[in-house]
Amino acid sequence: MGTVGGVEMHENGTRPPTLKDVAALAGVSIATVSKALNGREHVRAETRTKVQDAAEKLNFLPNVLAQGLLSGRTGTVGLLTNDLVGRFSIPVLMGAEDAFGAGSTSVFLCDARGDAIREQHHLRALLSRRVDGLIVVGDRTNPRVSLGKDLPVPVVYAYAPSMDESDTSVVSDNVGAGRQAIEHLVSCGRSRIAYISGNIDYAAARDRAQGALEALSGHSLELVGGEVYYGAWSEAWGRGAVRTLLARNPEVDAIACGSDQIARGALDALREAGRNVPGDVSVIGHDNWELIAAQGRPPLTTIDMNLERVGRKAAKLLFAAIDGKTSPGLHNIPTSLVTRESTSLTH
Amino acid sequence: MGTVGGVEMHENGTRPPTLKDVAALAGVSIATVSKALNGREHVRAETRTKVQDAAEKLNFLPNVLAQGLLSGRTGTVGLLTNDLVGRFSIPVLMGAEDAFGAGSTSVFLCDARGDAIREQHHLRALLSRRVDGLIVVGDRTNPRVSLGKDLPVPVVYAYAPSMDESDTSVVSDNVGAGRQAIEHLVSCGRSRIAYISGNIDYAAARDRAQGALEALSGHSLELVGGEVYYGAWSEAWGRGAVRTLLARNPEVDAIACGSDQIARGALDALREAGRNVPGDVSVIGHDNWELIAAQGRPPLTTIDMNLERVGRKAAKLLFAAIDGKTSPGLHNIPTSLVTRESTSLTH
DNA sequence: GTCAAGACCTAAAAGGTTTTCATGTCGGCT
DNA sequence: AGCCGACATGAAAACCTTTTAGGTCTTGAC
Repeated sequence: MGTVGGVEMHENGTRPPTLKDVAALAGVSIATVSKALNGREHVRAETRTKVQDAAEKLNFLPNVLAQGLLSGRTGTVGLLTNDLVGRFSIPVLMGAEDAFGAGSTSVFLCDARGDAIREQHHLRALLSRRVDGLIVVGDRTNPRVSLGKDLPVPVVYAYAPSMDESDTSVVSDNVGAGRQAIEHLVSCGRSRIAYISGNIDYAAARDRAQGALEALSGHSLELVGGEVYYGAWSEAWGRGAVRTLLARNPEVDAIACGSDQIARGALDALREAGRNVPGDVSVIGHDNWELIAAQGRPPLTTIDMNLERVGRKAAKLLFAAIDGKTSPGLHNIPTSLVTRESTSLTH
Repeated sequence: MGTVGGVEMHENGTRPPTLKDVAALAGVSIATVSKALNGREHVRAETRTKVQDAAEKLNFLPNVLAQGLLSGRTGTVGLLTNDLVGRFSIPVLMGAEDAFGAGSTSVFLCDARGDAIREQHHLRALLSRRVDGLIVVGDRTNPRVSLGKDLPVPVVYAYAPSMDESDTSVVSDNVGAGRQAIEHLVSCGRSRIAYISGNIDYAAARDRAQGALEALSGHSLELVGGEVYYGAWSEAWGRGAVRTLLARNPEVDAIACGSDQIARGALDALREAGRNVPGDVSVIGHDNWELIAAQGRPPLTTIDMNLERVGRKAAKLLFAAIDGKTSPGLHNIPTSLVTRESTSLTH
């Protein structure tokens, strides 16, 4: 480190050590170093030790680029997301990183921000870097347009499935989640159940509601209010919808909500209307957004989408595909009930 | 794609096209193809077109690994985070991706999850991949242990500064943020101001409180309640603290909170105590956590930490360092006031 | 018809690693 | 003593791109 005009220079002359440097220090050939460090046979134990010492002293790390050039595998995967700030792509990303992290795969992260042009740009960059495969994470559960069939590497779609059913997609089972919510409310002894959901443009809203309706009819029950209340993914909508609901259908004894945020609003409106939760009314949400659900008054029972599992599954499927074994189609990850105080067994 | 036992095989025999393939198709030498595609001179226009057509037809993309092997630059940067699910590393990461995205740099994402072993593991992996530089993102603003001086590439610490002051760090100006909050409350005509913060183990809590105290003494004011109320980063703590505060110091006319979550709890407790916000009491938070702040009742005035700017700045500093110009020390990013309804000019 | 000067193109080397094959050494056996 | 085989080591090719130096061909002028 030299200092130039108050600005420190980063040492640039020093290139990282190579096999050649290690070979020179150990007094053997390059080939021997390679074999010694990679645990190959036909190296005398004494020589191996000598080489390892030299490598250690030089802080040698093999150049994975050169390895990849030779082997055709880079040990690298592209993660193309569309909503990095969003709540949903992050856990998927975590799960994927998790599954890869164990091995020797590194992840390139790219955020297209919903812009098709940017997505193409990133796609080209990733292919130039010779990634072994791609995971595409959507920002909604709505099916998204496929990247196409003519890519030189396998692709797995996570959270948002591909519209092309012959692609490999991994998603949370939203229909099952809706069923699960209703089953839980019923098992708590509730029968006069209303459903408040979010923006109807979201497949997640429709799928969850569909599952709920299936479960209700399985118990020969009908929805209080006659239909699903679609609105927005906000607390304000949850509060407003509950006020309307209480005015029209005061007999309601349970409310299933399309998201934890909506449920949170519902909890507030119920409390302010003098209804006790879970005594008078049970409330259940969706997503298990820890921060919303756990801070509710009372804490909110909800359905966890197991997004990290989605990510892990996507990573595993991608690995398999890289090894030549693809499993096209839609892979559903089951959801989990997380019980907190907003529902309780009243039997 | 062939089908084997119900499992589709990914075409593996096909290696991506190389310069050689393009050269063969265009009927020229490899060198000519390289020059033609890279806009170098000494290529006839006609030849260039011929080559470009061939490259297009083969879907040729240059192998960046081979380029990097030659140039010593990989156009690759490592992003080592410690809290992927956390609220704070993501915007930093976004800003960095933003700054890089324009150029031709790709980002390797690694999450160490606060585990030093895992961090070392990822560090080795990144260095093996010959990244040109590293950004280290913390999960708290508390200073973190340095990666050390003997790395072959420059490092920039973001959000959490390095303990070693000769490292390059970029952080939000938390002290300034605390000042800014108080200045705003004062400019709203408030003078009986209380401060409720989070866990005192967090540097962010202490720094913000310090700034607040500085600003107060600048106006010859004292804190209502006599001291900063430290507690937890939760709504519940915000509610509890406000109840205590109202009991002991009913004259309070403004509450500054260490986070939006605490402020959210404060809002609820104030409303339930019959105090009007912002009529009787002004409330201000920290972080501009959109989802908490905007959904407050009323929506919450808060201080934005400009984390994306932190990320962008970190990326720019890293670029400069890669080019040999490092700027050691702590770089403070100013924060921004975001006014919503929970404070209002009462003059 | 010859020569010089350009213009265009190609051969070859470099970058770091792995792998194959050839070379070299040594002990043991006949 | 002479040979064989086992074993350790080294030289070189391959992966893909860029760059340098040199080679070929055209063109215009004499």
